[in-house]
Amino acid sequence: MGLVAHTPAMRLIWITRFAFPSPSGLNSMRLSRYFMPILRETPKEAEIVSHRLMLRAGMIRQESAGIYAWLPLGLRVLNKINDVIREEQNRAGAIELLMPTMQSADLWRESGRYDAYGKEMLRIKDRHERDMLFGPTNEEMITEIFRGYVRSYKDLPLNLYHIQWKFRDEVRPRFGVMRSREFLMKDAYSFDLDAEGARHSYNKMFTAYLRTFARLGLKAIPMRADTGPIGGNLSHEFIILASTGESEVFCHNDFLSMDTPPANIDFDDRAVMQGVFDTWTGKYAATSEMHDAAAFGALAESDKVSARGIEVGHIFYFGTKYSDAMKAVVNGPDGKEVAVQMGSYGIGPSRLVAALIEANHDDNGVIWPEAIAPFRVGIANLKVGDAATDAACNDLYAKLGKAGVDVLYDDRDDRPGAKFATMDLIGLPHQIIVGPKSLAEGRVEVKNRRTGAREMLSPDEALNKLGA
RNA sequence: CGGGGUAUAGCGCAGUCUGGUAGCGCGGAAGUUUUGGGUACUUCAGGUCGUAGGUUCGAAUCCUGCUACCCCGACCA
Repeated sequence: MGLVAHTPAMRLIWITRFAFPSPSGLNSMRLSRYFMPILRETPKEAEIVSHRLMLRAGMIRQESAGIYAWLPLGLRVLNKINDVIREEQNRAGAIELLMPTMQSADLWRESGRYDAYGKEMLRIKDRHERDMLFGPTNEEMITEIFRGYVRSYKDLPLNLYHIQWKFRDEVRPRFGVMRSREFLMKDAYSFDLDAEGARHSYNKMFTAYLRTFARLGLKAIPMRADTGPIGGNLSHEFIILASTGESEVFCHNDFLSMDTPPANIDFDDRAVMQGVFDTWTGKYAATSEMHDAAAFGALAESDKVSARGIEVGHIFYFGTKYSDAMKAVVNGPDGKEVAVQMGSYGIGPSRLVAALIEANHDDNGVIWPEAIAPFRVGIANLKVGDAATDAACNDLYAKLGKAGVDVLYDDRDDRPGAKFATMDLIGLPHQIIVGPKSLAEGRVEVKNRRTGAREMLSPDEALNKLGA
């Protein structure tokens, strides 16, 4: 592709893009022009509520077992989750890059995991009969990148992450994107000179994870975990409590009321980070694999929480497991080569979409937390074609959009009941209901999806209330 | 990977036992009606019945192989 002259039109595109307040460039939409294939009936294969609602709301479409297309509404949520994750990763000092999905088998032969990983790894041959694979994780590749450039301890600490599709050929994918074969993962990898530094890196990610899940409106509890095929000796899973969770968890009641570390916490202060870690690991919390019935039994009855949970994040400190095998070494201050200390830190954004629905729904549909709603506001025009309601809705739509509020305007020529049902199903936090009767009295109805609270306001008051 | 099941219109299903050339509800299109919680009616469009082969005058239906998908269990972000 050759060079392209910068026309005035192109400049406008850039200005517009940077002018948008949302990092993903999301914006408003008219439902009549959108692609949101909602289903009135529940598809039979969907067993759990999040899967049912994602299919009904037109967020995903299954293409193969455990492989999903993300339709526009679902993609918006996924992108908003990614935005929150990015902000918190960046805040904690991690740096984003992007590695490919396809990897060479040779890399995995170096670490010894090509044979060890088993049938979950999708193995492919290219046209030259070279062994390739679709990455189930990226420890090998990031280590290869690291060793290609970093030679000195002065370049440490370093934490690199990406948000990329993974493939794990699960024996039995199920529950929609909760356990799919292809899934999106944010995976970060830390490199440090020594164990103390690595411990600090671990604590920083630990803190970033607490903040990330809290911002998504989730109460995530860190629990000591098995390290599995990643290896290592220190590992925590972040579990949110949900009745449809796949694993059984046990924890102290205090976790439900602990304060999330603030945004301005000093990530560079080792003592502060260790303090966060100590606070959040000081009480009993374990999944069933790591459960110590005696220790749990020693708690007061009122402190015991026994529930089901969904794993939404998993962090590992594994020392020199990969740096030894793959010779990722730096020169230390003493001039001697040492293998770097590593950790890896994963969050599954695609699973989080489902987990968020599990934690936020009612009989009528999804109830999105503000931070990740596909649109923050929905406008329902109850009588399309009526001059007054059309004008009022157009005005609300334009002004909210201008103020940077993501709006979905239901301008379809449809029954009011259908619009109410649609709005509730897709779960936008705020609904502005514009009907001819109340509009004749200068009022629109503003409904809060979560509380169900309804207010009759003037259009200006409604705009003001919703941040425009 | 063990066990069980399903495959017929975009979705949910009937028809298969007993072979005769495919039907219902929802959804879609056109229209009338209705207008604050999925309105009612009329008309229309849409299916080589998962796939390959076999039996038969004739196969969605009977037989054989294959594939895909789902569910239960053991494993995982």
